[in-house]
Amino acid sequence: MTRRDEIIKQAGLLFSLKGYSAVSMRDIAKAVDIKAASLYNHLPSKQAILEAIVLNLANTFVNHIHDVNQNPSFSTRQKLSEIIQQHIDLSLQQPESVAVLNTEWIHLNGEALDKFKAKRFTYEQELREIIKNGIQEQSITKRDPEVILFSILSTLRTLNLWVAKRKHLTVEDLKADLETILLYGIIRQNKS
Amino acid sequence: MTRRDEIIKQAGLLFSLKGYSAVSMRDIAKAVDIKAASLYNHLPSKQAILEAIVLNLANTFVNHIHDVNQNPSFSTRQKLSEIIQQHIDLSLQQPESVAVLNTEWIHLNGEALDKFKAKRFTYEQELREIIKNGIQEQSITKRDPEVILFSILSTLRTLNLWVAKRKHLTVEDLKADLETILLYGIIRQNKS
DNA sequence: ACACAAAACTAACAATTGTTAGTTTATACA
DNA sequence: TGTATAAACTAACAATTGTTAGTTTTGTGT
Repeated sequence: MTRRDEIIKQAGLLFSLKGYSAVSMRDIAKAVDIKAASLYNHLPSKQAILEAIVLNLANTFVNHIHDVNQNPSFSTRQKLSEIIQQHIDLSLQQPESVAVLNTEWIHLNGEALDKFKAKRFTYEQELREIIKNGIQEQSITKRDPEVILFSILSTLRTLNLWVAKRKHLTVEDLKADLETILLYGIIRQNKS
Repeated sequence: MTRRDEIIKQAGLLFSLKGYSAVSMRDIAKAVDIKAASLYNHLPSKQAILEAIVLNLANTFVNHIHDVNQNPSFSTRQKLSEIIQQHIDLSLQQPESVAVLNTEWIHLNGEALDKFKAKRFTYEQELREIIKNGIQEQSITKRDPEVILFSILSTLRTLNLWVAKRKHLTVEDLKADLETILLYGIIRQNKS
C-alpha cells in the first residue's frame, strides 16, 4: 500500500467519525504521523482525498450492479440477491468508505460532485430497471417502483451503521435473514 | 413563532444542507438577516442550536413510540403501522430536522450527546420489544430480531431523503405501499 | 416624555483553517 | 561516490471560526 493510499485510508476513517468539515489536514497528518504540509507531496488538496474515497467506491458499486443487470443468466430474484450480497460485503470490508459515500459526498464541489451525482443516478437507474422488469414479469408485487426502490436501497445503503455489531450471526446467516426480510417481509400470514 | 424558533429553524435548514461544521454562525445570522453577534441575544452557543433541534425531535419520536407500545388495544401489526405513519409524517413535515437528527448528532458534546444516545437506545429498545413480542406470538417471522429491527428502521429513518419527491402518490398511497413492502415484502409467490 | 428592557449593532479577540514557499533529509540509481 | 528525486520538514500567509465586550437602536408601558 502506497503512502497516498495510507493517507486516504486514514482520512476516510476520520471523515467517517467526525465528518469532512470537522477534520483538518493537521488531523489527517497526525494520523499518518507526518506534518500537514507533507501531505501535499502526495495529494493536491483536501478535496482530492474526499473525491478519491467517494468516486472510487461509487464506481465499485456501479460496475457491480451493471454486470449483474447485464447477466442474462440471472433471474430478477438472483439479481437482487447479488446486489444484497455486494452491499453486505462492502459494508463489512470498508464500512468507513461506505459511511463517507453515504454522508460526506455533499462536500464535493464542481466536476467531482457532478460525477458523483451521475454515478448515483446510474446506480438507481439500474436497480429501477430490475424492479420494473420484475413487476412486468410478475415476480415482484405491483407496487410503486420508486417506493420499492428506495425502501430497499435505504436499508442496503445504511448497512454499515449496524452490520458490524451482528457478531452472533455468520455472514451467511445475516444474508439469509436480510434477504428474507427485504424480499418476503416480516409478517407471517395464516398463522397457527 | 419567536425569534429563537426562527433562528433554530433556519439553522436546521442550513445544517441539513451543508452539515453542522460547514455552517458558520455568520451563515445562520445572514439567514435571519441579522449579524452573528446578535444571535447570542437569543441562544448561548452554536452547540445549543444543534441540541435544540436534535433532542426536541428525538423526544417526539420516543414519546410517540412509547405511547404506541403501551397501548394495549393495538396489535403488533397495528403498532408497526402507527410507527410507519409517524416516520412518514415527520419526514414530510420537518425533513430538515429529521436530516439533522440522522446525521449531525455526532457533533453533540458531553451531556447532550449522552442524552441523545439514551433516547436513541430507548427508541430502538421499544421497537425491539414490539418485534420480539411479534415473533413470540408468531405474527412476525422467526428471523433475527436485530436484523428485522435495523432493516425496517433504516428505511424509516431515511425516508426524508426521498419521500418529498414522491408527488405522484398521495400520502395515503405512499403509506399503503410502504407498509406492504416493509411488512409483506416485494416478491410475489405462486405467480400466474 | 421618560425609563427600561430587548435586540440589534460595531469591533475585536485568539484559535484554527487549507495551502504555499523554501529548505532539509532520506532513498535509489549511475 | 555523486547525483537526482521523493518525501519530509519549518515557517508563514490570509481567511474564517465561535465568541465576547461595549454601545446603540427599537419598542413598550407609564
